[in-house]
Amino acid sequence: MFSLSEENYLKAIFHLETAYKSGVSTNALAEEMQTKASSVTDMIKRLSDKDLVNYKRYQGVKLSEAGKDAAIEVIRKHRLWEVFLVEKLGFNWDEVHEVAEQLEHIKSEKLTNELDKFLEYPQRDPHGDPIPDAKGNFVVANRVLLSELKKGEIGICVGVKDSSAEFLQYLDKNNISLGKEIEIKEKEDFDQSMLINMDGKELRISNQISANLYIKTT
Amino acid sequence: MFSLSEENYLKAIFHLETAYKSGVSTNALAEEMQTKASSVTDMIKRLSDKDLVNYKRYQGVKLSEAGKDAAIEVIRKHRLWEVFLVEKLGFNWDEVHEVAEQLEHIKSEKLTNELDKFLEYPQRDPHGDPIPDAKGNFVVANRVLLSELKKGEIGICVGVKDSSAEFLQYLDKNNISLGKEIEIKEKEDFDQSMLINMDGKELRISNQISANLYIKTT
DNA sequence: AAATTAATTTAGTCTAATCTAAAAAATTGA
DNA sequence: TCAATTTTTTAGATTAGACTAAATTAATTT
Repeated sequence: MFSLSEENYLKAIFHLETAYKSGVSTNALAEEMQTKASSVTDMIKRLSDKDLVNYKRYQGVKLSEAGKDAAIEVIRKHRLWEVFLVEKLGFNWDEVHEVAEQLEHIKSEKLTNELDKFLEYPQRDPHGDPIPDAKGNFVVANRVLLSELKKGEIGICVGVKDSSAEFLQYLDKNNISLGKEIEIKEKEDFDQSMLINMDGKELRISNQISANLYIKTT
Repeated sequence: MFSLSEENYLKAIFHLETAYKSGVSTNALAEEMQTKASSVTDMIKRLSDKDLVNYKRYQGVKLSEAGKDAAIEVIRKHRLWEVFLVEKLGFNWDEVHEVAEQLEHIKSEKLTNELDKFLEYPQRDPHGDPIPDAKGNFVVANRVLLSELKKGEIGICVGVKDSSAEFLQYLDKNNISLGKEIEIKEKEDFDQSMLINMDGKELRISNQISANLYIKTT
């Protein structure tokens, strides 16, 4: 069994590995964990002793198979609890993160699997991220950032990259939610801002917004 | 906010206070917490510094008002989660304790209150213990131990004193559950064992059993 | 290739929570 | 009452996880 802190490091490494394929640097991990590089070095040693990561001094870390399994299990729990909070308890999608950060560490295989069943085996969490199944398998997202699309293209909003309360509240305020169809009417060369059409209405959004919205092109 | 360990001590003191009205001794607390008396002394000092308990050397501890509020909040969460596990996820009453011990420490007032609403404000947990409401109020149990009853008396099973898996499994095996009517047909002077009638069938139970079953006399 | 800068690790300290062993206070009983 | 016993507290050590400051290694520039 792993400590709360170990689980959080494993999760962070898992998330960073998609961006840093060749290994996650100490500094990147310190930034992600909101801590100091020296603390990261300490923890990496602990994780390495437990064979959860592969580590050579000055080389960055990668998850071992055991480490990846553990990280995916935590992520599975996090996302299932988010679904529970929204679907069953009426939380808004901007309120679930902190609570799910706590619930993801509850240790009970039966609880996780019964919760999964109770929620009818959801495929995605409220932010559009895929939920691993009991074996750790999950669908790989077939999606692009809205900022990648060109004028004239059309797609459906399927997820958010930034799931901070601030960003989600901006989306709520502008009636942008998962499932909405978006058409790019114009795209500004200078600052990448876009004029989009959604629900028959036009809306201008900055690159900071479009670079955090995942789209599935139709 | 309190640490996991502090919350567990507060809960233990709360439970022991019903038995030790004049103050909970260091040894009793050490026994309940499965730890050493010296560890208890350390923690009592910490809790005392935070004004959660009243403590004088060699005198035992009592919860302050703040300490009592904190303990009741933890107990409220524990019991609500037990109801959730049984009612919504199909756990048996002998499987919920360890998981609820973890869930009771999740910090989110909104979560607790929405869970309470989702469960339709249950009054009692699966073991028959009362659930405090959001203000910390709960019904005081109007019940006696089955072992207190005399030959010829009749009552309804409303709770268990021991909620260990072993005891609950014994009850399951003998079809004893909350709500069942029990009549005392005979009571042995020598060992306090009883012959009871339940569901029209007779069953002989030892004092160890009857001293852990709460009954409401009709 | 040497010098500078940036990234990473080491060394040593700190805190919460625990432990063992020993000391001190309180209680009991002859 | 005072010696023996029990209970409680103190003293000192340990562990996980974090920190600061200093040292070391790697990377980048000139």
